[in-house]
Amino acid sequence: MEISAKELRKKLEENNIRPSFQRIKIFQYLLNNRCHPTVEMIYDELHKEMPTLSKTTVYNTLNLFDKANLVRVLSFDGVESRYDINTKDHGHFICESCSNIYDFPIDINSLRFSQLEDFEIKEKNIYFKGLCNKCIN
Amino acid sequence: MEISAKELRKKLEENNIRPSFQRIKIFQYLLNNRCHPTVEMIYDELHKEMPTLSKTTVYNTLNLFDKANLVRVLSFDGVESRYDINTKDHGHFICESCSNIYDFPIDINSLRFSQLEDFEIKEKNIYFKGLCNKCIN
DNA sequence: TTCTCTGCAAACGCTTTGCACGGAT
DNA sequence: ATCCGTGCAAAGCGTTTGCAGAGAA
Repeated sequence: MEISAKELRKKLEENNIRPSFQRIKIFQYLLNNRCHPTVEMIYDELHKEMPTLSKTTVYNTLNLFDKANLVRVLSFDGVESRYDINTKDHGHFICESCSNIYDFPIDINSLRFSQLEDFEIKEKNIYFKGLCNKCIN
Repeated sequence: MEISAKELRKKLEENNIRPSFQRIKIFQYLLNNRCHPTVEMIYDELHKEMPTLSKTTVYNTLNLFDKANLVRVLSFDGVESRYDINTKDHGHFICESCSNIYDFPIDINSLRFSQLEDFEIKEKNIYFKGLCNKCIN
């Protein structure tokens, strides 16, 4: 399951991103922690093994990954952004109680909409809000 | 088309919101400007006729309306929030070039999804990104 | 050398908070 | 007299920017 540093390096280079030590580590973190982490979470965790790591670098790297479409940025409600490595079509469910974000499969092509005939749609985002099964009681 | 202050007052009271002068004005602005305005836009416009109005009051009022489900808060990408008085189910299209937000009709029940059987879904949000028909050239 | 990356500190922009005044009940 | 709404100023918080030093090409 663990992806080697060599492979990560290759993946980054395929996206025209120079594989620095920090970038590889952040990429690896995202692949191993598919919980839509915040910058804070990434920084806190990686800071333990890389004491000189700065938040600026985390921000820089994530913005770089975003531009290269390696991650998707999730921003709900104006709270801190969360980063999602899974680029396949899926919906997000945000629990209003525990703030967890759950992925769920969607059939994006089943959605019927209109009035966008002359528009170029690049990205379709779907998110639900409510209470997750743990918080529903 | 214009809604009288009397009716606005009534609508607010129905939602357990005391109809102060500022609240009525902001409510009226939202009803007359269905362009998903920002706090800045609301403040700038109303400030002209109410020089003592403060942004704090605009924020306070919009948060109040949000809690009462009179408006929906739209927050994409961490830029400033936008406020939508239209509470019917519809999608939002955000143009990456001109930043305009377009409403479009959706058939929310046509969307197929799974894995949320035990979840309580309170809100379904759909937004697309891309280029609008004016910016596509 | 030259160009890029990193990381500290400061700035930034939107939003919230603290608090005192004034109006309504 | 008490409660609530308003609005100024300040703080808060996530994020970006400026810049200098380190490192890679």
